[in-house]
Amino acid sequence: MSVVQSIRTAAVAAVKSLYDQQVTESDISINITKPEFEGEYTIVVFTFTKFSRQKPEETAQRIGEYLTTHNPELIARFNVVKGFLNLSINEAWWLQFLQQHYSDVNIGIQPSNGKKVMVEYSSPNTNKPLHLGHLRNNFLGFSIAEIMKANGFEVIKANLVNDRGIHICKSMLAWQLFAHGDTPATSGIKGDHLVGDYYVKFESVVKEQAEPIIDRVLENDFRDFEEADTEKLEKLVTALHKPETKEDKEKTTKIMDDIKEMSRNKTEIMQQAKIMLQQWEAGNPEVRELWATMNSWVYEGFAQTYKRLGIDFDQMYYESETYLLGKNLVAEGLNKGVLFKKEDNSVWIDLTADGLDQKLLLRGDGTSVYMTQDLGTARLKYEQYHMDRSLIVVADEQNYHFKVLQLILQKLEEPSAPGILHLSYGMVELPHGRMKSREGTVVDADDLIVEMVNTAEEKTQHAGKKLDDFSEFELKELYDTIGMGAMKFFLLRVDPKKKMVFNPEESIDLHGFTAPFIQYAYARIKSILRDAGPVEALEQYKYTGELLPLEKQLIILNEQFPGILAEAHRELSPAVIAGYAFQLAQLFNSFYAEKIEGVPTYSILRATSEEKKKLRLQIIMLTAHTIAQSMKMLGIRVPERM
RNA sequence: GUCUCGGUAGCUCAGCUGGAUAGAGCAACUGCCUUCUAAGCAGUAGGUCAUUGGUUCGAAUCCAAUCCGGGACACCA
Repeated sequence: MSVVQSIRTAAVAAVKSLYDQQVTESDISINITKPEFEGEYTIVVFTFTKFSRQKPEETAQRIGEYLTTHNPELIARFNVVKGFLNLSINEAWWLQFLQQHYSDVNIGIQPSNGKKVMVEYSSPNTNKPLHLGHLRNNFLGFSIAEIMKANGFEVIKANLVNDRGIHICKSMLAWQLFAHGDTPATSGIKGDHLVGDYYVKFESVVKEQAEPIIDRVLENDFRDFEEADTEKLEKLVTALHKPETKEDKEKTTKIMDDIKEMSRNKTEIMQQAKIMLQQWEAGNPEVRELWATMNSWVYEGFAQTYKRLGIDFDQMYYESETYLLGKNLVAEGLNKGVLFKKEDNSVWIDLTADGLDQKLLLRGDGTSVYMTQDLGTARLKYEQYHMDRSLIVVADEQNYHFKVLQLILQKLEEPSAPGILHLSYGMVELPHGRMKSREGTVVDADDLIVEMVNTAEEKTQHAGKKLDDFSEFELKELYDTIGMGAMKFFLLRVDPKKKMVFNPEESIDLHGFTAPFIQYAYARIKSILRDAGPVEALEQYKYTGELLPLEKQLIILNEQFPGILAEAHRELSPAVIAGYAFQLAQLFNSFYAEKIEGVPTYSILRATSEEKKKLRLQIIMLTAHTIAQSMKMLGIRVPERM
């Protein structure tokens, strides 16, 4: 049991005995004691004065006395400052923890809880390569999966690939029209990038073809449109010509966007893409073959990137195989009377009673929409795995979609409904706003990887490290470990719920609150342990003397790790672990470097006694294991040397 | 318009279900390599926690209003 947990239990008993008051453990407010006071943990007793009918100081005093009397093995001393009861934990308790865990390479890992959870993440489209936004998604998903595993869950990592739809046809069509049979093999371009290039090509052709249409619209010439659109366009154009105030500027932009969008839809190439989509749905062999070929190029590209990222999956889903599945649920929903049909045969659900809108689930022509396929996929996943929880890692711009999804599943009484959880994360933005593919500001994942690893190499060489005996392979691996680590850490150290800013002008830092900082602390420890060689009788060794401040603090911080893992799971936040790992590395570095009058305080191999040497070896071994475990939770490797 | 998320140091971010004098990193400035790895350590400087009210022993944290910013509200995915 953790120290904090033990204090809670003891405090509940104290309150019960002293004041005949039943409080729960969560009513006990425990903080880490501020460094200026003596003690490690502090109970805040203000809330107890309600029933103690004493001043906070007296209340704290009495509880303190009770705890030292009844739990001397846990609490050695206490002091009271106002309503704060500062507790000094018995050193024997810390030493006990150290001896039990210093060699535990699986520190913090919980035994199986018998529960199964699916984590769906990544979810790429097959019309363009992965970008920075995907990276946050991938790292988050992978890390959450690791954290869930460590907390006793059986985890299935799933990837739902968006491999069909109009956007896929766009790149296919552009390739057909402009590529002259180019392939990754003939062009030497990575498959996902090649396909992405033709997607971009498509968009530029649309833009080109839309220009004359837009010009005509602005001249009140609507020949490109049907009767139905004409009226709307007339209104838009009229609104555009109105004398505008400054506040109207935004509106003007929006009107222009509407006009552009309508015009884009009327371009020849867009019409062709729509036809291609229909052909795809109808199973046209030629279109299907082109589709299969181009997707296979993309998958090869993705596979490389995933491998580089250290990301993997247990279960792949493809929308081309799942997009029709929701139709059964819709049919059942109609029978149950949960859904209703409009005159045009389209199927809807009415969520107005829940404060939401009506939502379309099936088009009038019987084809399915995004929501329909997600309903179907939810059922498919559940039928395959019967998991207790199903996490879906998707950016927070889709919060509404997932809220509705879960609500609909509930109303359909799907057994999967209660377990579904949208792990919503904030988008990665650039200093001037979000990335926009049309403005070419998208940060490509493969580019960033190369850049990070190169930066790691440069900085390593520049730092003048002694790496002469590293082989070519070992060097490459080291740069990879550092560069990828820095990148992952950068994206994981921020609370997932919050949006974050990435500045492409400045390369990701390798100093301070970063992975290399933590990796460096680890490498330093490993270096000492190599120099130490085998140490006799460390296994049974239990130190009995006094602990110096940083020795004690390191043990205390290590002891918090299982609690941190639990918190990371509760909050679904790798950032909790990132912050903790940094704090631990920082503390170790202080421990490592502290000198008094030029003499190292905590010298390990040259400690003043054999006892201190063994104690400190145990402490740094414990620290190394905790750091390695923390970084593993983030999908980051730690080097033996750097 | 409705819903939703956010606003903490020059920049990027922590501050858990209210607790002690609001913390890190980067950038800036001082020191520290005859010492187990200086990708490090020690220190200085930098804040009206968007604003205004409220709740109470106590508010960056909870509530309300306002201001500013992001996102969502498609027969797109």
